[in-house]
Amino acid sequence: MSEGLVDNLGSGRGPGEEDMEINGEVLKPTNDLLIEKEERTEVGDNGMERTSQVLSPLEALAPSDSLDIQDHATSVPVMTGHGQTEKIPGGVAEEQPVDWFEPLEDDNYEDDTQGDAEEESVAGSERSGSVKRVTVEEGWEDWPALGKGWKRKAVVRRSGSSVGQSDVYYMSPSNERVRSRVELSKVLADTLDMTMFDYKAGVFRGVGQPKPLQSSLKDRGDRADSPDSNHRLTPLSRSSMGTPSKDLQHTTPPRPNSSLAKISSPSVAHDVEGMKQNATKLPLSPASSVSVSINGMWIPCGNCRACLTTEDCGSCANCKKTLNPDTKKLVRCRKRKCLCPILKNSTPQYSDPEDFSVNVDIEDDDEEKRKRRSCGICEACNSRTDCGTCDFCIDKPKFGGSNKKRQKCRLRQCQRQAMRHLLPFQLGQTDFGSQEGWVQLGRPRPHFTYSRKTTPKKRKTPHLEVDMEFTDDEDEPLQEEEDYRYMETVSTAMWRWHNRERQPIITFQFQTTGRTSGIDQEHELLKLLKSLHSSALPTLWFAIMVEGPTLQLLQCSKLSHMVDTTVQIDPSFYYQICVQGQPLLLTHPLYEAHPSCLTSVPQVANLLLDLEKYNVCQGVPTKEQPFSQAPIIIERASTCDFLVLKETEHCARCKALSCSY
DNA sequence: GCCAACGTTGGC
DNA sequence: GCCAACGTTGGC
Repeated sequence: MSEGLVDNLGSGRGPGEEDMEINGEVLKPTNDLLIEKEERTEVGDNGMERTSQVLSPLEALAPSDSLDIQDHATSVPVMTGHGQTEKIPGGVAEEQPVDWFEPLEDDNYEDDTQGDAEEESVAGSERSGSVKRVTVEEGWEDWPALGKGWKRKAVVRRSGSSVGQSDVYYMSPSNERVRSRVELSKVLADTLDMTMFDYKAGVFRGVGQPKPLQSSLKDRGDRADSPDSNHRLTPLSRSSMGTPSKDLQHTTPPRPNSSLAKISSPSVAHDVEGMKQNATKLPLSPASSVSVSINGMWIPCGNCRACLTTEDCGSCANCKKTLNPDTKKLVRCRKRKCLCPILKNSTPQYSDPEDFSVNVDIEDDDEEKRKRRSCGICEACNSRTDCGTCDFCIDKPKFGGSNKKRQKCRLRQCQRQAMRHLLPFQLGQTDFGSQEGWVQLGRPRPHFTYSRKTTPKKRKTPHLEVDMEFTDDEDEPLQEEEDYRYMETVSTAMWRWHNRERQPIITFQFQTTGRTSGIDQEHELLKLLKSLHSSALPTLWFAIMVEGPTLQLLQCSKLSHMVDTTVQIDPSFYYQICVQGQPLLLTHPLYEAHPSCLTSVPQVANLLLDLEKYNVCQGVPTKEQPFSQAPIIIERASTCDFLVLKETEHCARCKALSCSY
């Protein structure tokens, strides 16, 4: 704070003080001209201690759309309309006229801590000069600066390493959420020139329009926030205000009763960080607890018996939870949980309303958290390239998506740690094949999957399925769950295979459950693989070794009808034909026409040649409802042959099913 | 129980 | 400042 200003503070503008005239412009004593600022505590003439806020010159230039007084503390403008400081009487609050304190009508002044506790939502804690109209829900404010129907919300991060940081979101009239300037520019590209738009403050940095003082003052503040703000300050104003400080650069306009404004201040941000760091030093003192009172949180009152208890009981569930090394989350002893906590405007999304202790999740080991998400070892974790084709990629803005799913590319989901429904369909899509010739069982599957009517239980035993349906809808998770289960099995087998020196016995679990094979069988299987590689197989059929171990034959040509068909030979040389991931029924003529074991290249080649004579049964569409917009559902008979000779489209069973419609 | 939606936070 | 994406929530 400049010396000059400090000097000015003493002069004290008293009640009824005349309007200021600065460079011919009259400053009305309205809160529009007031700027929340540094707090001061002084002893008044009556001996009463009073808290006030004074404005620093630099801060007067700080971006502020509101330029409102905070609480009922007093602030005074000190800038002239041309950036010059002025000796201003009345720098200290002292029973100002009511019109200086317009917001006092809904006076919620308390001490600083209590004030925080009852402040309005952080969301929407900034505003333009227009009348604020906070929507009832979710803290969205109407934001006419962007046009009719636009809304804006500012949210302060409640936890994590970036606690206290604020994020600003906008919502278009069509409820399209915008998270960044880039997104906003895209949305408004055709309607507004966003080059001068201050995203964070939500205002256009317009120039050249004649404005009343308070507008020009406001604009000066706005400009101070812009990247080139410094050179816009007149030398006089800069010299009279001292060296520009970071205050000049803060991007969040203060506003009345704004916890955001408080959190944005270095001291309070420090408090928030300190709270996180010191959370283990429970109990929080009343002062410390309120210093981090962020909107929408349960906070301890600081005064009740529980709050005043300083030692953990050591025996309650929470104490035990804290002691449990597997439970990293720090929670307060139940006997020290506030008996009368203060609920702020809204409950934070992730807070536990039962847990008044900290309200900021304390993961004392972020590394642990990361490990839960990714092993960091698998190919998927180390992949940096999005496939651009999976549903999660397609959702991404960079691929033209609407950013609704916001998930990592499926091929980059950790093989071990990711949530099941996020896992890639198959191991091989993560390029496991690049290592030691290993690839996945099967191949990337077509997009249609089984409908919800097919329960996981049924799918476990596909041969026994009844009423199995086949659709082209997007029901991936069920299929993925099956894939996951299967993957767990093959992953284990794969590990054993890689460690076969120590784990000579491999149990192969698949359709031929129960059969075991020793190292000799595996060796024989590898010999067959080598033979197949050195032989001419039917066009574009290729043999690979996959987890199990299993020798898998697949058709590499997408033009072939057998593109979704594989032959899997286990170490005992029994084989299984799979179509789109589903095992062919053992009653299929193909099995009858070939030996039960494929032990030689000719046997394999013959089977593949035979396979090329087949098509995949197309299934039958369910009966369409007239004028229905619903997608057409393709069904298959429960005993569908899957593979039908090329001259036919449907197997007999599916054809019979179609006749029933 | 599943999953779309999205609030939120980490990282660059 | 912006994007990526984790993990919760609420609708179904």
